[in-house]
Amino acid sequence: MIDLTLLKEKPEILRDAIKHRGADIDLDEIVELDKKRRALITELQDLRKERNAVSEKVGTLKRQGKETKTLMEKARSLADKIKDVEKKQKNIEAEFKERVQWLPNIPHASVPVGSGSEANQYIRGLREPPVFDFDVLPHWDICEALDVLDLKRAPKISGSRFILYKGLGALLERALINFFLDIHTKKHGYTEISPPVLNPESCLYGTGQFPKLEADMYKCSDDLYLAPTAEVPLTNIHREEIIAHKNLPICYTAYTPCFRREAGSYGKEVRGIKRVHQFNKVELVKYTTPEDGYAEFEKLLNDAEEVVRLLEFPYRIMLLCTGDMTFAAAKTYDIEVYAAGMKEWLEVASISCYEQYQARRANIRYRTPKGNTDYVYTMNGSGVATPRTFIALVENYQTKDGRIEIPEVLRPYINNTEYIE
RNA sequence: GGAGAGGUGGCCGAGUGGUCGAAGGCACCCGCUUGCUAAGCGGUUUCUCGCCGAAAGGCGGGACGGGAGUUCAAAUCUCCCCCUCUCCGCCA
Repeated sequence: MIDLTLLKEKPEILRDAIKHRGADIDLDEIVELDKKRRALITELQDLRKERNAVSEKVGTLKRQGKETKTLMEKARSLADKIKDVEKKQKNIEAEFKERVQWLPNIPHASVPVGSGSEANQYIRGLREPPVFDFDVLPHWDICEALDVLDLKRAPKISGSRFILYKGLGALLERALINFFLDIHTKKHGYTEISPPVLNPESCLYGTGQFPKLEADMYKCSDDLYLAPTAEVPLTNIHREEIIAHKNLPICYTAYTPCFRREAGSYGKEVRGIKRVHQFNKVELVKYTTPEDGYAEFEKLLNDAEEVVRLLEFPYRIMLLCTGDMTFAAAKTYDIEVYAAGMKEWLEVASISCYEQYQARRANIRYRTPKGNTDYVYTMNGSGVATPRTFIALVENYQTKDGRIEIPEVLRPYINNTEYIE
């Protein structure tokens, strides 16, 4: 949710944001609705004030045993009028809310303006993919040969685009997850959470998946949705709260499965496990003050980057342009790892700062040192997701003779295995 | 899933349909006082929305789990929903 006073005071800021993101939104209509709604609120308040005065008088007179009939009639007609205006106001308010929830966040000043990935900005890391001195294979070939993925039987259980890790493959995935969690909890100081991943619409609205991405969610009975990312439960932990200043920043990490329909993404990228409906991810979420927001955001990026660095993956960090960010984000970095076999850069982590956008939607505030309340900054990043780190590991650590070497840092998590062969 | 009890301010806890944003206590902060492993006295302290204002602030509306209703008037009465606790049932 954007700051609604902007509609009244600085609509041009919103107009630019909408344009730069390529959103199709008629801001003038929303500004008009806002005016109408404010006028109705003012009218309502005046009416209520009058009604209260009359009611109070009725009370006084009744206690004195005096006649109140005329006044009560007046009060009743006021009450009727109030109900009338209330109804109008509620309708306008609902329409306003519906429209305003589609307004995207305002991009941070450092974000390049552009419409597609070609406008994204290289920040650091490898500029050119690494070169191998033998013919590298894509992960599906290696993993089937080594019997660590069963790509044929997974669809039998759940349909296409589901993963079945097997044997050392399953253990390798578990090793990655444990490795990530250990780094973030022990080295970076995050508190580990194991949250429920069935969440109601209100949570998804809070983090900004709703209403725009509704079609990408798996909906269960009881109006619960399978979380597409642990960002949803983690960010909603402090919903409707006022957090003490001394408790900030709050840093959470969680390993959870993630569920995404991603309808319509079939076609080109079906091979292997790059794009699937269910995957595992270690997520990082922070709540901070606005002052510390961007410093904490850079630290968050470093925390995510640390795991791909420790795994010695070929990677680069990109700053997404205005048109490439999700609509709730003010600034987003992607960490991309090169997959030697697929010969492409894979997005293994997306690190986003939402500023106060999610906090307004989920009503997450903190007490300022002066004693006021203000919205916190929320931000999150993958830390990181497994199918793609699994791909990166397999494809970059494959050997000429068809084995997979296990990186040093991971060996303690996988019975000190040196090679999958 | 069945039966019962309950949800009030940062916490505990009162509250007869009108003078209750809410007694009392705790906590907190600010004064004062005494001096001593601390106490006493006084005062302050909810959130939100609208309007005016450059701001400081001012004026007003609303909020006692959430929503609907009855009434001139609802924390207080009625209905629906959610959550918590106790007992029973079921169960990895």
